[in-house]
Amino acid sequence: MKLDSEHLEILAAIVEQGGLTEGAEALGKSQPSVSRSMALLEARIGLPLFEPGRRPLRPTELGASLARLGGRIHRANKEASLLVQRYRQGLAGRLRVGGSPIFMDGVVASMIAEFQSRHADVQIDQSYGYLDQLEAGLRNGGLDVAILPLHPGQVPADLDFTPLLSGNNVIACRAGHPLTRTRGITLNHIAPYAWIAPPADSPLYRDLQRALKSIGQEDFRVNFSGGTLASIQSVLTGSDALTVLPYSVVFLSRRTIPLEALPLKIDHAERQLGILRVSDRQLPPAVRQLTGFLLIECQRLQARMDHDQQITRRRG
Amino acid sequence: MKLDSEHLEILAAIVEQGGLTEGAEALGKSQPSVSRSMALLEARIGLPLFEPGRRPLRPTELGASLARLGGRIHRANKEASLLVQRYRQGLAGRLRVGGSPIFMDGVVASMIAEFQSRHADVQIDQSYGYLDQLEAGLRNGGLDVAILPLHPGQVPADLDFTPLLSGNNVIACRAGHPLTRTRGITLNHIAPYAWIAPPADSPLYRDLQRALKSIGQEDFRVNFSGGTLASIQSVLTGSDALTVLPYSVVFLSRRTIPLEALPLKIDHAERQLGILRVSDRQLPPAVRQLTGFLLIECQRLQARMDHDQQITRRRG
DNA sequence: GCGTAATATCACTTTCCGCTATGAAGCTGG
DNA sequence: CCAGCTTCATAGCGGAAAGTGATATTACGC
Repeated sequence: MKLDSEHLEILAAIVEQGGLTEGAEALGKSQPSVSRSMALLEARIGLPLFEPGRRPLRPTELGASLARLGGRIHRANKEASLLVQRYRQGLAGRLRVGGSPIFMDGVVASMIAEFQSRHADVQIDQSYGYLDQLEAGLRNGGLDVAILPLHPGQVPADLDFTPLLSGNNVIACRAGHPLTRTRGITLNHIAPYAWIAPPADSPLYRDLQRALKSIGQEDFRVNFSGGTLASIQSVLTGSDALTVLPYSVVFLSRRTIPLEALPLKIDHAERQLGILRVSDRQLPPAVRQLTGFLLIECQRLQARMDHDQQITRRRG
Repeated sequence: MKLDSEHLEILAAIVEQGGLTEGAEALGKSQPSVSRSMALLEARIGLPLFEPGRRPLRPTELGASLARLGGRIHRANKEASLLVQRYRQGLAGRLRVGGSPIFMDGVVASMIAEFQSRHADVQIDQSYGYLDQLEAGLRNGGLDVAILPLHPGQVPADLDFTPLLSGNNVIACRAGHPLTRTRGITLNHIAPYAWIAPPADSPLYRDLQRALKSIGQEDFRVNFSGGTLASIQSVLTGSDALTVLPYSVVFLSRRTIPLEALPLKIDHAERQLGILRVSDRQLPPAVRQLTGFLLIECQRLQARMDHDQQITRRRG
């Protein structure tokens, strides 16, 4: 025999409110409705839930016990409603973000931290990877969104790409590096310095090759490679080595780490840093919240960078 | 917004069983039924519960969370069903028994102990009182049943009385009391001994007066009064005092306490020890179980007492 | 691609929930 | 002890939704 959970919830309300009429009011229903519900429940279990012939309706022992269980059901149900509400508003849930390591560490991580401070119940699972892995993750449902630099032509048909920031790379070095005091930097100035290389399978590594080729330096010396952004930053600030990084990463790093970008134009693919997601899948609200948040933050960041570059240009 | 608890339970079953069809089977419903229930639930919360376009139906994060709550609801509901079942069989519940002190302590308590060892989940609230209080308790719902000695003519119209034992009283003394070795006891033999009196408002006290009057002893010396059965037993065994007790109480006490009944016929009201209850109120199953149990136990006790008395008579 | 198994949809009946109106039954104060 | 009030039960009715079998659709494995 299966009891109707709704009936038990109504019973709980009646017992708690101390009367059928009050219970009905608390539930937002009419008195006859709850009366009949209780009659049905009593008929099903075949035992009285209330002492017969008593005006301030008093539950029997069984009625009281069932009311307690009804209360438990009610609380669970209410919690479910709340969960849905919070989930709707993007205040709860789990979301899985994948992205290219440097950009995630250098730009996105701090934004995610800010996002999480406002959405405490959102659990974020972050992972690293490049285009192929991220694409696969998106397709098999392992990822909700991916954040990476991408050329508009590279976007697969079934995926959607929302640009966040221009993806131009710069040659970065420690603040106070001899080259920062050099006017009109050329290949000859750069040649003596060793390079820090991003992971060999990363687009950034290819960018590095490309960039150096574009300024005429075909072969170059790598004295550190394979590290994450944190390692690269450490090596960079502790030596006179150079590396290639997205300008946005250098820009944000400067808040805490003494880095600078060399005013040397390098050729780079017309990529943009942005968010990749499956086109037709509707994203959970928490994910939409995050992407919206990142969009705004990146717009502000872009504005600050543009502003900064104007000043630099004027100065330089 | 209020979610349907039933829907959440269905969701839990589907997630647990790993499929809509299996879930439906586990719930004993048809597949289209649960399919539509889930469609309704999804429509109400406006968010997907399952990853779209996946064959081994996989819940979304929200779906999984709601399924957990659905499981909680299901467990509470199942517990309610079980409670009703046990309650039906008299294996659960609370019952309130009131009774006259001596009889409750001397006869009923041990039977209740036996009953409770078989019905562990039945909570028994015992209280003491005489006819007036017990009647009131029965009428205002504070008591389920009362156990007391009653004359058939005393039974109120709206109450029902089920006899358990003959209520004849005897004069009791310690085993080894001088009078137990006396043949053909008369008033003269008894006269020197002091009496232990039951509480002054108890029927037993009136019985004592009546009994002594019946054997010709109008005035008597009381050297202990007001105690419960346990006290009376202590005083009785530690002195040569006499008292009046129901024979059944003496009979059962003898198992552990050296008491004897004097073979002296005393006049006593034609009362019977029995169970009093409200006629038209249907009793909770646990109460019916207890009364049935007491009935059987008392029949056995009565048989043993009758047997014993025959032997005593033959011997005496 | 095709077959298979799982899920969604359809058409229809039954159950039950919601309401208003109204009747019956306790409790209360004179 | 009766009148009046409050509280609960019942009746009748419309609509939402759950139940069913039959059937279309879709994803997955080969």
